[in-house]
Amino acid sequence: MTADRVETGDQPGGPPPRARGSVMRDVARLAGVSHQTVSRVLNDHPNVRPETRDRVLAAMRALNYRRNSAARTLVTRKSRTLGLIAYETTLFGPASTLYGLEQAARSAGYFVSVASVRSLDRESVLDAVDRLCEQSVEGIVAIAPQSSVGTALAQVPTGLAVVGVGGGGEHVPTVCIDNATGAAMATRHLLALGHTTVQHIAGPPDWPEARDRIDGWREALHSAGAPVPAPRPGNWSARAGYEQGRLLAADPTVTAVFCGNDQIALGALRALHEAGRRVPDEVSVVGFDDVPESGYFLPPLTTVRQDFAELGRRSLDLLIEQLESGIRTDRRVSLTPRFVPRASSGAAPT
Amino acid sequence: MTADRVETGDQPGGPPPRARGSVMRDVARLAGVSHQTVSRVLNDHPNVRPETRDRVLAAMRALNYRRNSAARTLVTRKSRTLGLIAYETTLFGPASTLYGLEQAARSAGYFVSVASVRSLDRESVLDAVDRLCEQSVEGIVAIAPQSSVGTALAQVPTGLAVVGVGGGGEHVPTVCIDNATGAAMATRHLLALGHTTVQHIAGPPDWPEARDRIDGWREALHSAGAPVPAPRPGNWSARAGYEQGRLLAADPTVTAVFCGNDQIALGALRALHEAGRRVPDEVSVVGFDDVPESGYFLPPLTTVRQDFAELGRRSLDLLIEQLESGIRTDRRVSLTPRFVPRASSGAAPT
DNA sequence: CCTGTCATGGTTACCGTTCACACGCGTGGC
DNA sequence: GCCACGCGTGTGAACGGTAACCATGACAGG
Repeated sequence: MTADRVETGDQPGGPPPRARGSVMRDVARLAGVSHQTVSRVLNDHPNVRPETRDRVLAAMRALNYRRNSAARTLVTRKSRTLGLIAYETTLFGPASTLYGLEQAARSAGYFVSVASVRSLDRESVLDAVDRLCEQSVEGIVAIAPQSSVGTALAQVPTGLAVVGVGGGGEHVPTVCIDNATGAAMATRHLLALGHTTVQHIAGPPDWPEARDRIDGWREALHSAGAPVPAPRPGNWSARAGYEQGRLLAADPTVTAVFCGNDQIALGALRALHEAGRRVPDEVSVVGFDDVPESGYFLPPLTTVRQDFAELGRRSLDLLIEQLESGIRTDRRVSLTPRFVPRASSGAAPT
Repeated sequence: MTADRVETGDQPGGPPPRARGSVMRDVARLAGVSHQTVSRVLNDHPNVRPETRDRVLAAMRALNYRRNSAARTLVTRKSRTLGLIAYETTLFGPASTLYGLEQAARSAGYFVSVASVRSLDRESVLDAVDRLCEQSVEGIVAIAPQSSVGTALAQVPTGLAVVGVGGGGEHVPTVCIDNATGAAMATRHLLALGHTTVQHIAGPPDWPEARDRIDGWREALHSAGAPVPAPRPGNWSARAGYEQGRLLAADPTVTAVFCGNDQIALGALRALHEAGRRVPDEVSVVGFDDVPESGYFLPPLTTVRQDFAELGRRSLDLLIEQLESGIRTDRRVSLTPRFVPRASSGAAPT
């Protein structure tokens, strides 16, 4: 009955949309085999005669069969779906990571289901985890690298693989950029240009990334014997960079500023410009991230590049590693960022 | 057997992670009812005595039961999952739309599964559709507003709701920003400032958004009786803005530039700056999008704001409307953008 | 007292896969 | 000639829900 719904018309006017609702039995009937054989073909089992396989494949094509993943999930208890907890995905970094992850997941044969959270309190995160669990995801990647998330994630049902992206969790496998090293690169670059010290406008204090960058900056200053000013508190926005930048611009001893990210740097750049302090002649500015626009700031921004897409790919690797081994590691993968010199940093004024 | 896996320990050291694997039967057994009654409670059916309902709820809590959505999907043939075809999600616009959509979907009780595509050729889009179909999504939202996508989407299986976001498709319900109006706003603003005409650095020609903005710009010039120069071809990047900006900067008659988006404007700003043409004194620049950083460009960018999150929400509305009515509309929802004047535009030089 | 209706809850079939197992058949070793 | 074995294939039972249908008891109306 259902089988004759074939009619994948080659008639003009465009083929009709593929028919919903052909199932294994239909394919089996058309190919003259049992549903089990169809299943075998589908799952690349050995012990199917090539000729039979071809017949089945032809039938599948004719009926435009696609397998019902719900049924499959039900019996195998594997959904081939990954959950993604996303925070602030409108930012370039998280958005890119999401992209990298999805691409990687796709080629590994996984689907990705997202749950964005509006805030990172325990409540929201646990709620997101719940939603994902209900879809019986096999693993969860959290692009939400706040410390609080780490602890929330540790609570996730056993048998569920978890990976954090970014500075995050204590007891959760994590993949992150080596923020401290990146920050140190930027700082050393500025010191090498003759600046006696480097100011830092930091990201939000509850982001481990921000803290690690502070650490790297501080350490670089310290080991060069340079004075260590207090880091300026901020968040990831241009506005924060602007506000802190105004304060820094008013201080004539300031000649070098390392910013927690490129947006902050943009704000700082504007503040310096408004205060009449030329960049890089009077003040050098370095950012972090290397967003696509930073090469077009005024002046083009010296920064530290993170490979966000790679971050996504690696987090998938880590997840799959757990899925396959069945054990929850607490490995930490760290990616080294790359320093990108441009025009916003220069020799210290004499 | 399974029921005594309760032990959702209140013991110190943190409760053990919720137990996987309690199913309806377990709950039913514990509550002393049949699994059907549990189902009724779960689905808010009437005709369950309050006392029974409470017993069931208590049992569910005790066992930390969560229903298996695969089983549910299998029998109801409704997955409560939406598919999202995403393109260039690292850009601010698409990323924000994704966010808006996900939030809306969540509160409407839907899950969101994403399929990002690397390119928008028919092949890739159809492949993404396939992947989503396999997950038996109930509807698809395509944040991938190229013309080609529209036609590909029209091919989607019947019985599957589809919505395009952005300029896109012919025969597909669409929600978009009124790009022509936005472009006209920007253009009229510049004309009102006394500029004799307005140049336009456009987005990629295969994006309907870009075309609509060209149309709006052209129409505004035309109806004001201003000369209509050829639009400069570009893409959405700062680089394109920079390259076209250099050409424009070399032409002393150019006093006003309307850019296809804020990134382009950023590039143009830099090109003008390098050429020594002051903004806004000598040349006015207007962007489109109002990305969070544009208020911190040098100078702060006059632009046109799109409410991307609203775009996401509306596309969900449209999808749900189709899902509930069961008919595929080809309604087109158009959102009016908002003009945001800042410092990059000013009176024409005399 | 019989019947109809309503509230409540149980029975059972079914959704579309996969898995465990059985089956028939050719082949090779003894 | 018998048995074991591998190959290719079919059969039936899960998986965990929901929906349609049935059973029971209480209660009202005739």
